Amino acid sequence: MSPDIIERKITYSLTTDAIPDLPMRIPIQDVTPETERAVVIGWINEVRDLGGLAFYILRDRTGFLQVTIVKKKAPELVLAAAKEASRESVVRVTGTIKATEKAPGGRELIPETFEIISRAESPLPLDVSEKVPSEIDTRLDNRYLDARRPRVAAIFQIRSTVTHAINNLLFDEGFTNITTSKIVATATEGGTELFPLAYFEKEAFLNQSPQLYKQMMMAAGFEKVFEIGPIFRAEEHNTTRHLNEATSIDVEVSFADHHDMMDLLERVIVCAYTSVAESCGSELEALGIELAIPETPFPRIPYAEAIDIAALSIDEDIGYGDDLSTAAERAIGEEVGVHYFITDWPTEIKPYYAMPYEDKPTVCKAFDLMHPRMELSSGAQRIHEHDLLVTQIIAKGLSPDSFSFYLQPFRYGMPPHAGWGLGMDRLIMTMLGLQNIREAVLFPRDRHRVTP
RNA sequence: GCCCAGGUAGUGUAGGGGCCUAUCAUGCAGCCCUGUCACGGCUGCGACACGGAUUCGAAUUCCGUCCUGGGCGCCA
Repeated sequence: MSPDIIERKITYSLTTDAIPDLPMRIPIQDVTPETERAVVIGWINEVRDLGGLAFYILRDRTGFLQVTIVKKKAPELVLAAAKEASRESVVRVTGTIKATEKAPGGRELIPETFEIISRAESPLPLDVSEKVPSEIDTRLDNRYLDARRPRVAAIFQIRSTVTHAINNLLFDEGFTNITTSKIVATATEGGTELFPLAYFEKEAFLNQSPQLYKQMMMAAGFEKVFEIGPIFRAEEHNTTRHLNEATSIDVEVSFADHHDMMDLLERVIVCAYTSVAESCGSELEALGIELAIPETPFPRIPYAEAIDIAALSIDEDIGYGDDLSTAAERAIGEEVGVHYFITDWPTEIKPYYAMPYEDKPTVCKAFDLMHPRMELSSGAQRIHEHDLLVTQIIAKGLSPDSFSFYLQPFRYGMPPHAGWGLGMDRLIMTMLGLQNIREAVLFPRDRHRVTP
């Protein structure tokens, strides 16, 4: 390479007239000891300057590469640029690859050009190289830096893989993907608090669940639908497993019952784990996780038995008809030790749309999917008969009037159907053993955080 | 919402009435260093959340405010 070209490479920036000259960039993982020459663009992860010899560790999303500068031999412009380059600056380095046992990955880059594309200010808001840890709050305030860490990036790569795999599975099984509105008028589905919002002259809310819309699509004859999207809950909870904005994987299927839906849920969970085990080897390694794929079928424990299991190991009184406390959930989880279902819930503690057993209406065809650490999903066969649904809404102390848009489809040919909602964030959290659900979400929304 | 813990350089921390002109690490700046991989060595830079009170004296005790983490509750 002529000195003239070296000079241009060092001085030009990424303007349009420079791009035609941009040599082909190589992802770092593709740089092997056999590579002869390489153009690499990445962030400076760290610098080790030994005096006559300096090592610049470059990082891109595919890995790390050591750039070795022998100061007596390196071009002056390389030395000048390298000296100016702060940690976490984006740089482009061109040079020859030398195979050497002494460098990480068995190869190093001897630079001929070294240019700073975007210089990082100093000090950094957090230490990307993780020599010094950062608290979750600092990390979330600076998520773009936090996510440069391979361990953090791995979580979101895995999450993306899970999304892809579940989409594929559901499409393969003949599902139709739907997108429903997150802005709704119904204030009282009962239960959770909703976020109110100003919708012109009307009152509106952020939707807590696509439940009612999924069911309406059963009336529309779509038979098998799914949606992966945000849900919003205005609860003031302050825990490591709750968010005010979560991602829900929702499905609804016509002519299916709760058993069919538990079977589907098992397939989805196994598919998620399998896809990660098969295609996220390096990410799992970065996280130090050996992923065990859950075995099916998952135990299906009737509610009445579940509270007995809980009562064995905790002090508090659990009466039939009580919801499971955190301690009870944990006690059952420890006893069972694997994913499991709690089935046959008391009708009174499940939503109005859960179908009661014909021969025993105090119990309904609802189920929860539990990971030993926490609830992941709940579902049910739904009521498809209009009058029974109205009865149940009234029994829950709700007003059928505010559900008219939802109830009307039940009068014009509603097929029997069942479905569930699965918490994506908790799925990732439990799969990877994360201690805080915020680790599984890029920009979490909790009781206090609305930015970034 | 209730309860507990906490807020000290950019980051993570030590210190809980005078030993504080505040510890250590990392970072940053300078100098030395040709095989580092948490490189090493020397020098320097940089902080007690805010307001009030108690006290001869407050980072330290008390009150209030703001902020944060966690547990529980809540989560059709």
